[in-house]
Amino acid sequence: MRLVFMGTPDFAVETLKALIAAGHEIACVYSQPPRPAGRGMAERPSPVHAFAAAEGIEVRTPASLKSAEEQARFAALKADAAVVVAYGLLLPKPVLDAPRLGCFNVHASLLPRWRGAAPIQRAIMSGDKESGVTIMRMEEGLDTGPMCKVGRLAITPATTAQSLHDELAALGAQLMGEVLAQDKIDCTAQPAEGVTYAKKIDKAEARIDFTQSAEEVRNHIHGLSPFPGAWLPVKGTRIKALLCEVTKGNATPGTFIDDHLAIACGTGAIRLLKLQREGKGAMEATDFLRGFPIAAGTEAA
RNA sequence: CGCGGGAUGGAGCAGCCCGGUAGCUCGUCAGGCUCAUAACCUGAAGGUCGUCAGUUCAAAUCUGGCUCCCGCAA
Repeated sequence: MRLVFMGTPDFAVETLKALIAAGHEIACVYSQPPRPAGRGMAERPSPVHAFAAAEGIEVRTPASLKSAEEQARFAALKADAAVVVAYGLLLPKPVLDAPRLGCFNVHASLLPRWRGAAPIQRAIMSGDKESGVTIMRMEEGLDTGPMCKVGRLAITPATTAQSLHDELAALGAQLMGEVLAQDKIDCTAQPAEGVTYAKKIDKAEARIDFTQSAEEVRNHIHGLSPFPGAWLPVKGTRIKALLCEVTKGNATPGTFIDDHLAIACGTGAIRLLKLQREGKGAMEATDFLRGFPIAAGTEAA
C-alpha cells in the first residue's frame, strides 16, 4: 500500500521499520519539527525524522496541520492510508478523511484505559497488572476511535517503563502490520466504561514519596525508569532509582534500614537494585555502594 | 555559545587544589579455613591514569585543543 507515516519518538520508529520491511510504499513521513533540546540546546531532529531521512524518505515537519495549505499538501500524497504513532499533533478532519482507507493509530494501552500522552508510564505507576497496544481507526477525539486489533501484555513486579515500552513498540509494529494486511479492516467501538486519561509526566512528580506503601513506591520508580527517573536526595546529592524490589522492613519512611540500600516506606520497604548519581552512569547496587556507601540510619532527605 | 559533573588494572572510587615510588573497596587466579553468612586468612597476576600537544629536571596532578559518558534545565 501507499502510506503516509506520522510519528515522533523511538516508540514510533519500530512501526515505521515494520511497514518498510513489509514492502509498503512510504510516500512521506511527518514528524515534529526539530527543536532546541538536550545538552547544549542544539536542534535535534526527532528519532522518526532521523530514521526516515536516513532511509531517504521525504520528511515533513509542519508545526500544525490546521492550515488549508498543509491539508492540501497532505491530500496531494494520495495515500491509501496514514499510519500514526505518537505523532504529537491532533489531526483535523480534512486530514483524517484524506487517505482512501483512513488513518490508523497505534496506542500503547488497552483502550479506553489510558487515553492520551503517557499510557505506558501511567499503567505501571497505577499498579495495573496488564498493559497492551490498541490499533484503532482515528477519529477527531483524543484516542477515541474504534478498535481494529488489541494485543495484551502482563505487567510484573520487574516491569519498567523501558521494558514495557520496548515490548509494546514491537507488539504495536507487528499488529499494525497485521491490520494493514487484511482485505477488509473491521473495527469495533471502544467500551463506554473504563475511560481514563494518561496525563503527561511532570518532572515534579519524579521525587519519591516514601510515605506511600512499598508497592506504590516500586510502581512509581519503575513507571518512571529510566526517564525521567524517580529520585531521592541522599547526603546532599540527587540519586536516581532505576530498579528496585519490595522487601521487608518497618521504620520511619525514607530511612535506610540496612547497608544494602533497603529503605523504609509507609508500609514495608524497598531495596534499590539499580541506581544513578549525578554525573555518573547507571549502575548495579553493589557497584554503586563501592563508590558511594550509605549506612543504615541515613535519611533520604 | 543555557548551567554543571566525569573518563585512573575487569567493576566502583580516592589521589589532582599544593607536580616527585599507582592507593582503596571489590572481582579474578592460587592456596588455606568454615555447620553457616553479601564470612575469614595468605599469596599472586593485572594500569599507555580517555586522546593530542604545551610548560617542567620531573605531569594522573598545571595549560590549551579533541573524543566519549552523564546530571540539571528546556
